[in-house]
Amino acid sequence: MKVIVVCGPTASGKTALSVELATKLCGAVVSADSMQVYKELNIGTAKPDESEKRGVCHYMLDVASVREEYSVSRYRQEASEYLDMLISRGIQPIVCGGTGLYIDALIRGGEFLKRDESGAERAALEEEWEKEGPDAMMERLKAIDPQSASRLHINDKKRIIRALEVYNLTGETITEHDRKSRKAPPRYQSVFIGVMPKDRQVLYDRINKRVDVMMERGLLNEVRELYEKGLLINTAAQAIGYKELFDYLEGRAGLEESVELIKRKSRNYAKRQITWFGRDERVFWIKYEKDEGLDLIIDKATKFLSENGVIL
RNA sequence: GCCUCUGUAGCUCAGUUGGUAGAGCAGGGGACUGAAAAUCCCCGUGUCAUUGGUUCGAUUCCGAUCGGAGGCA
Repeated sequence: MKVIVVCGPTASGKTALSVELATKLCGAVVSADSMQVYKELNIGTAKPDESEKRGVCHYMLDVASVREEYSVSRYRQEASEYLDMLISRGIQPIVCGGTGLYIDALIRGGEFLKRDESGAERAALEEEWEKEGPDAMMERLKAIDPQSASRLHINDKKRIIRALEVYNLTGETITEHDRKSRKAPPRYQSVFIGVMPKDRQVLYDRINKRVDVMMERGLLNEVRELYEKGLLINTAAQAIGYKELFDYLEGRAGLEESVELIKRKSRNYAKRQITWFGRDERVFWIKYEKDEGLDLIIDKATKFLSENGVIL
């Protein structure tokens, strides 16, 4: 059974399309969203509510607390289990989400490296980075893995540290690991459908409008509650719509200003998603007109699916 | 009505002791393999408000006009 993947930038209509397809195919949705995994994050992540789900089973929503560290590795582990379960029962899985890295981790092959659960190695490297500076760290990387050293920019602290971390932990360079990983066959047979408006401005208008709707639905209260409990830490603290309103709650920014910032950050994010999915040759794109209805989009999607071995 | 300040990239503003200009943000493009809604890289020609004058040469100096802000009556 082929897994259907619905991807695209934020606010492009992925949720509506995946629910519609799930209904048609008697399937279930597996979310691939790095922020909707947190049960305390709802309005700001545009997590589908019961009415939007329309009775379709959704997995990988609300699987973690904002208090926890969550990351790709856990996602891959947990989402795989649901995917396997659905496939074994003959239920059509529809992976739906905008986090490209999570989708790739789930679908693409290759072994994941053993995790340094303590995070001690990374912490040590970060400390060394502070003490010795970027150039020294880059020199070290050059000595063990010249390829990734030349590939990475001197300011790309995260990836330089990650490359050193992988080598220190496993004795294998990240270049070597990636090379092997890329050769591995995919873990699931899949078809990719990307959705987004043809006109960039239409997408941006949708994003802006959606942020206004989030505010009307009480995003500020949701954020205030988390703020008062002092909960937003770790990965969840990076969520757009939350960190900006923290600035407002702490008096560093006006409300209107913060809302505008949420819109801007969301637009920037959408553009990065377009770049990510845009280079993915697996994606069949449905780029719709401003006034194009969901019906037409679904028609295009089902036509593509029937032509590509997904039984309808 | 008078006085002062101000008008430069979509926005906020630098700057040119007179030789036609540059940052941040926006915007565009790209990267991304266990932090990813994160992180990182690349991309800046615009009647320097309009119009006269001085000058070899004005966005820069002077005048007028038209916007904008503040002050005095």
